[in-house]
Amino acid sequence: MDDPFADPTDTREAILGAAFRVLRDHGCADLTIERIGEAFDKSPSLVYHHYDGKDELLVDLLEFLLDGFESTVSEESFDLPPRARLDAYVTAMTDPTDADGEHAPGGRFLIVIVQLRAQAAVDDAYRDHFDRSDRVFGEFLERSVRDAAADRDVDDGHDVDDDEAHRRDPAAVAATIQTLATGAMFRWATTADRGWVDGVRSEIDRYLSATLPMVDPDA
Amino acid sequence: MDDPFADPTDTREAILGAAFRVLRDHGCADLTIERIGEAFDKSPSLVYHHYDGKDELLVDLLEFLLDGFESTVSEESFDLPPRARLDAYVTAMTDPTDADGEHAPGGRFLIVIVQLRAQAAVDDAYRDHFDRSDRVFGEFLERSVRDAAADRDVDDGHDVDDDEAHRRDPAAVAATIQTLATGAMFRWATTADRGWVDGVRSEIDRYLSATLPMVDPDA
DNA sequence: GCGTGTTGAATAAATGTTCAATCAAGACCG
DNA sequence: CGGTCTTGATTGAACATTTATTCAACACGC
Repeated sequence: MDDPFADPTDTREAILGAAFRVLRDHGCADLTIERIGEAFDKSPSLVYHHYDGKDELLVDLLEFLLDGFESTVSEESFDLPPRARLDAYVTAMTDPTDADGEHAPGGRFLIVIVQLRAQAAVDDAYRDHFDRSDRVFGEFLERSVRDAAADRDVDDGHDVDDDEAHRRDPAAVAATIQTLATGAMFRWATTADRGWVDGVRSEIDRYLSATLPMVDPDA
Repeated sequence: MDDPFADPTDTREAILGAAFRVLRDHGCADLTIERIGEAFDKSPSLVYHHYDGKDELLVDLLEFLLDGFESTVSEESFDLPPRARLDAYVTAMTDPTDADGEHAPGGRFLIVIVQLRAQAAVDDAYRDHFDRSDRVFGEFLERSVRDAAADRDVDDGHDVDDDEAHRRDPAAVAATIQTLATGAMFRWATTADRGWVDGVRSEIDRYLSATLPMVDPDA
């Protein structure tokens, strides 16, 4: 979904959609109430009928987007095998254009997330949301890593390497994937070069294949 | 380097330093000429004596910071062995606090980079700079990966695994490290949680140790 | 005095915000 | 059914504040 607000149910949602498009096309510096008005062809004053001010609006937009993103990734991935869940997460963050058509987060969607997340560097209200969001995805990924490791156990029919020195912490592996994906999103949104995408994706693939068998699901 | 503008040599640099601090403490939304004036205790009008306007100022700041960052990383790393160069790069982007001991939170420097880089998502002038910057670091990392692989060759006294299927593309490995480090920087600047840092660092370490021997330096 | 750095005041435009008035649709009542 | 009342959406004008920008004047070392 290049635009998660294609058919707003609500005026409130229409306003959020307008703010989204302005942020996507012009960035936070040019985000004005007037431009939001233009963007959905209504008067700027209407915004104040639904929101107390710009701040409240933006925080609401942030909540809306993160909630949507969280439920998209976790629900859509619910019936996938764990290793495929990891791949799906990486795909969603790495090359959002060719994700499965309809409801996948379009690339420009990530631009808005990046804009808002950059604000989190200097604004506590924003940072809280991304702290929560990162925690949610981190737990999702850690669970997937454990499950994938457990699957591998069963497949191979033997236990993981019991050599203490080779054991991998599932939380560390999950955090690595999450950091990699966050970096991919950031690079994707902020540079024109796409030459690195394929290489990184295949390295992630090899990393997971090499690492998951060494993860202790019960660590 | 909490503040790369500790002792400005000329007024122009003092202005850049002021812009830097405003960006670091308030973000791009509140970046006004007046606030820049406050930040170095001079009149806002003075800015116009040195710059044509806000845009030119910010682009100049961006150039200054990226040039400085590039020369810092590459010069400081010049006499290190290649594997240590990789580690130094990762450290600089991952946990800037303990970079060179002296000053506590050097990390806030990265906040400014993140602010400016987020702008690159919607502004071509900014994007060009980060494209170049990513290219510079990418080449630096790729060279280091090749050199590290070559070192390993000599150490072990035998050639890399000749099995085509196991060969790793040095460019892909470098891009992975770069993406990981960029993600670490972004997460570091935009969330309060630091729980992931140690795990990611040790995973990077293991990844490099496992992967570098499989890189073909002449690929 | 002259050029460079610096300032404060002045201006025009942009922006956030308020508000009284209009409009459409539905609820309530005769 | 016809009229009115209510409610919420919507608007345009008005206002105060902020912001970018200009400019004439001032300071001060050479």
